[in-house]
Amino acid sequence: MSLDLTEMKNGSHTLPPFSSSLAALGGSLTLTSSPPSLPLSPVSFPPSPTSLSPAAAESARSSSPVSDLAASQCLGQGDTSDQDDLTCLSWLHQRGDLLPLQPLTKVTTLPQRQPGQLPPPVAASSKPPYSFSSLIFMAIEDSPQKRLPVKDIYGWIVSNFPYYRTATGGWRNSVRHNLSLSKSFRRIQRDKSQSVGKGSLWCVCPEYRPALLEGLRKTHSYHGTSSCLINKPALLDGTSYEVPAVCDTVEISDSLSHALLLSSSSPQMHTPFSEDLPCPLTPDHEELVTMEPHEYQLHEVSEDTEKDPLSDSGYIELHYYESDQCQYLVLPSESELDLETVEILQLDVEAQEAAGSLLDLAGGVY
DNA sequence: CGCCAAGTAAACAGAG
DNA sequence: CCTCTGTTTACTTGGC
Repeated sequence: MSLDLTEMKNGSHTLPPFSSSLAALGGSLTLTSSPPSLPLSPVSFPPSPTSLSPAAAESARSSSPVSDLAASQCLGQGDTSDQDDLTCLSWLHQRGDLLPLQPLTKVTTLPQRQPGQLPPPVAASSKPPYSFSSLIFMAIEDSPQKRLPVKDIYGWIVSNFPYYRTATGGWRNSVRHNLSLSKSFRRIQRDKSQSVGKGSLWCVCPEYRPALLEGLRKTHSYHGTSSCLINKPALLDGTSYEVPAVCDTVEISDSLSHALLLSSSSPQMHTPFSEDLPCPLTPDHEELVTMEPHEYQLHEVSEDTEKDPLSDSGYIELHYYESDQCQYLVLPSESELDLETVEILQLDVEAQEAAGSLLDLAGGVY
């Protein structure tokens, strides 16, 4: 069975398939074979390689979708000397293509676009939902030494949140203001012997780290749940979208018959399997759509999309597809997941990722 | 309506 | 002297 993804701007565009398995047993969710590097965010388009920090860009170039390093670091395997902290955020490096977690662009009225006009840049230029405290926290946690000068905090934010690339300089004032005012951050004198540049280093106060993590998680959850999956007003107006003629093909396994359209950056974009949908799809919204197997040409399943072996043992297999246009989360047909469950699955994964995948171990944070 | 957190702007001083 | 850094104050906004 194949899945045609539409409106790829060029035929060589590839949609890297990712697979994530979630253990949905006993009411709790635990990441299993999938490292936190898996881009399961419903709200982010990966920044372009040029927008990544050098470390993140290198990571994006070199790391496979399943990074053993990231998995071992954040899932408590292998060397844990530097990763045994409950708030391991080192995956930020490994998953440089995931952060920043941009907010969903919530569009209730669709912008008009002239034929041939490129879709406007969305998400990337929208303001991140994170507070400055969260941004600073992420920046510091993403540093090897867990301490950064303010200049590098600026740099991290700019590298990971394109919004701030073009924003006026006031946000830097806000960052400094936040560093000074917030009890969550502590100033450390640089080692004079090897001091380069001015200013101090800033680190996270350990006692405030749980609060920062919680703030991060709340922000993430809020912006996930706020995007209703169904019954959006925009869906009720009968709007439908043409099927673009230019398609790329994504091959998926026969067991997958549902796809969650996580987001779309193009106003004209819609899922390629929308023709027989009970309701029209709306770009920039999350939708659960049903794929009709008979609608699609059969293709040999590629190696990349092989079914996760764990899926035969009670795990829920999720496949993730993304392009610069849209993101899909493809669900197994036998999973009997409803929209709410899907959303919970996503949020749970995201929350765990945002908290270093280890909140479960922190003692009933959930 | 008040409180609080967060964001923004601005002024100022000190260091490099 | 300039820029950057750090602190402080004041004001606005939005959520609860």
